[in-house]
Amino acid sequence: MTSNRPYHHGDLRRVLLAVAVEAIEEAGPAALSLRELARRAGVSHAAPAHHFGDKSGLLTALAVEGFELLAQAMRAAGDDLLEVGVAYVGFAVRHRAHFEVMFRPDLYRADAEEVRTARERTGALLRSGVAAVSGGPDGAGDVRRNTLAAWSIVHGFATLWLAGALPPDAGGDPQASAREVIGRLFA
Amino acid sequence: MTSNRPYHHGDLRRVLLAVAVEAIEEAGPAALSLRELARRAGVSHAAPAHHFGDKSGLLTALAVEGFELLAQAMRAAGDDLLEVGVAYVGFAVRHRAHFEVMFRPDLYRADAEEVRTARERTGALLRSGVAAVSGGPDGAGDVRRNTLAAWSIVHGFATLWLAGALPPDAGGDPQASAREVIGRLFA
DNA sequence: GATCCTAACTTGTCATTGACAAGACGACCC
DNA sequence: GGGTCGTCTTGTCAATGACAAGTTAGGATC
Repeated sequence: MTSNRPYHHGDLRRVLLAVAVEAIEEAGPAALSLRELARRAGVSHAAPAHHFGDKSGLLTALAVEGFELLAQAMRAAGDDLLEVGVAYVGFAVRHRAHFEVMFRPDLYRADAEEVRTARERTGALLRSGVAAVSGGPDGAGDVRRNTLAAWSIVHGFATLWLAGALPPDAGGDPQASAREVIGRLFA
Repeated sequence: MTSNRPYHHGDLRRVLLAVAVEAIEEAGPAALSLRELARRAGVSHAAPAHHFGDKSGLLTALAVEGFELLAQAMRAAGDDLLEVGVAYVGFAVRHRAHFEVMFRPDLYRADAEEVRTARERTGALLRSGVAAVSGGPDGAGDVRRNTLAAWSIVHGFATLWLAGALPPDAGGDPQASAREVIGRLFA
């Protein structure tokens, strides 16, 4: 057990995050165990602590990564607000581990500087998307309310889908269902 | 430490649930410890297991109670769908511990019979509320989509508020903000 | 190319926890 | 007043998170 694996893993931080995503997808963030991650990565039980300090440190890193991935997914969706919303749902479905951690601030250090900037960057993206379509008369107030409405409907759909709370007829293709539902907001 | 407390607590099950709500409100469901609950209730560390089997058993009971309380709150809101939505948000805010557990199926036995019936009862209430206002032409399809949209926006708002993800200007009175946002869906 | 320096990782340990087994207690019934 | 069963306790075990102290090697400096 001692031999051919090099002492310095070289990429352990990244591997641990990847393995954490796997584990969370299998059993949820509550069941996450640092020692289990170490086992999957093939390192000693204390190795994760070196890179992340403690469990919440690891989840903090995951949350930051999540907000960055989400911003990226939203940017890739283009200028159509409807498609940005669909991309939000798509992100939640494809990166459910990240998503579940991001909006569970009791699991990590939500007040950490890196988290706040990552989250703020993503939020600004959403607001500007809403502002682009809210050409109504009373600008600012409308944008605020419309942002809240758009974010709520998209986030709610994603959350309910992940929780398995939706009736089976919405389950097949979440992105298609989401498109219908979000469209309802613009009708 | 041995004396005046009676051996049979008499109401332990209910007390444990109440104490669990307190603990979850303080530190989130992830940090919940059965032994800590026992300490707060003034009983031995194994007493909770007798009533709930294990941790997920306790959370299952909490979830069932939560779905019942939610149904009750929605019924009390009357026939106006907007007010039902506001009541949904109000429930989430006032019973955040229940709410947070209810939609985290990895924490409890979501497939338990009691859970499924309680959840189904609540879902039916929502659907009938939506059906009452969806007087449109193609009945069933519209009701399905409108239910999903209404539930999503309300659930999303509640979830984001609980996660502390909303910008501060939405924080003051969540129910008032929710009313604005939900109104946006009917405009 | 020897030395040092520091980041990366390991071994060892402790308090806490969830789960289980076995036993003590007492309310209720006949 | 003797059983009986649900309620609660004591005792224990493996697993976990956190921390302390030691080990290894990559790379800079001379």
